[in-house]
Amino acid sequence: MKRVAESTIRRLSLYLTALEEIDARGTRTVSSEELAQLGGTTSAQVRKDLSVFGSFGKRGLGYSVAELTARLRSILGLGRRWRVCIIGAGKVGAALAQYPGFPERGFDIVAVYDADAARIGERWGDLRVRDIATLETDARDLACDIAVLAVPASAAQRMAERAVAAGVRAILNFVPVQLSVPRNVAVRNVNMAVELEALSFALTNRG
Amino acid sequence: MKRVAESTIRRLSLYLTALEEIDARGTRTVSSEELAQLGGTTSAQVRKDLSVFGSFGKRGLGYSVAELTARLRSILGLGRRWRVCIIGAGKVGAALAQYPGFPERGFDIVAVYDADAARIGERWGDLRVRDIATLETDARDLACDIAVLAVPASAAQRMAERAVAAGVRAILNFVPVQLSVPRNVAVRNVNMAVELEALSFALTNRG
DNA sequence: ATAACTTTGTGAAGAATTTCACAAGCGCGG
DNA sequence: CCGCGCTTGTGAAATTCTTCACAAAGTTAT
Repeated sequence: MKRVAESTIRRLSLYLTALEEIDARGTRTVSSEELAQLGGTTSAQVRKDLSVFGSFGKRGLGYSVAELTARLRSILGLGRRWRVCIIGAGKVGAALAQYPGFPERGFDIVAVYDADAARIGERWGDLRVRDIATLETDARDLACDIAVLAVPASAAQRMAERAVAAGVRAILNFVPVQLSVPRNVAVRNVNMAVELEALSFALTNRG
Repeated sequence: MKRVAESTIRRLSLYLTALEEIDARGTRTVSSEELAQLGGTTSAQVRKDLSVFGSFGKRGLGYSVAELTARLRSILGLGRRWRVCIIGAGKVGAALAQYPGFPERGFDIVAVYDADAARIGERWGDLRVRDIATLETDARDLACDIAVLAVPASAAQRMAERAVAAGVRAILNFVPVQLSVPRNVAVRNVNMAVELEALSFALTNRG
């Protein structure tokens, strides 16, 4: 399959959320135009995005909500549950560990790690904060697919490397540091400073 | 000034973070190549991004760390502090309210609102959770520039409209809903589902 | 002062993404 | 079964974004 643009994937995810919303109101069928409205884009863009993966609609009618939902879930790899570990049990790690959005969307948090002796052993719901020293040892049992990185900037690169060594193949990075990882490891950065500063720019140069 | 690409702004923010790092190690001068490495891009991209706003470097030498920092801060509108209110005092709102990254980067949280009587009045550090009913009344005194939206999906559009009515000109939206706001209001979406699903896609189609 | 290096700033080329626009397909009413 | 209205799927055009490549300008060593 030809390379799929990052932006296309992000939009597919938005369409999926929109479809759940549409399904909840009992609608059975949806047009690219409606999907575009809910996803914040244009109908041509919706059709183009979907066309990368095949042709799922009926001309004159639109898309079957149930079928398109199933197709998108399959494309995005959501037909299974993913195993996630959180590295860093500070404020951000704690908020993420409790966030119901993870399990709701198929991402199960199976472990939380920290280096701080004061935090190791703490009970978080049905999780217990583990010693980061056991990361590699645990790896076989836990088989984490994804690591969420929420540690101090100075430790980020080192922890990313250890996570990769422990078998993780994707990293959701909350630390404002550019990680360097093998090409077969996927990284997504969530950087609050970037978002805030983009708003600051917008306010300064328009508002 | 000609329209500046969103992606350029996001990179400028990354360069700024990189510059702070460089400054902390006592380096006085930096080349586009070094900045590119720390920002996860190429030297040509760095130079192109900066050239949109002028020419700040010295050929043969690079950029003065101090001067480029000052220029970027000025471009991004960080020469002042911004007033932020959080709408929605749930888990996400709570985590954001405590996040030291906000004040560190010039964004002061001046109010937190909720609709739930059980939460109204709670003390959060030196903040008190306010009744959302007072949002518009408070507006004059508080003069919030930015609203952080962290409410249930069903309330998001309504709360965004009320925030705008209360004078907010930018919204950082954590709710997975496409907000519809006047064109002069800036919106940035942070959507965890999109990030997770992008990783899921990457794991499914490469890994 | 000159030569050898280094690094910027920027047009131009190239690549990627989005938008346009319309033929083709499908359902419905008569 | 025919015609009308609606909506998809998709080449082609337009636009936007990134990379290339190099002249110009500054630094350093001698």
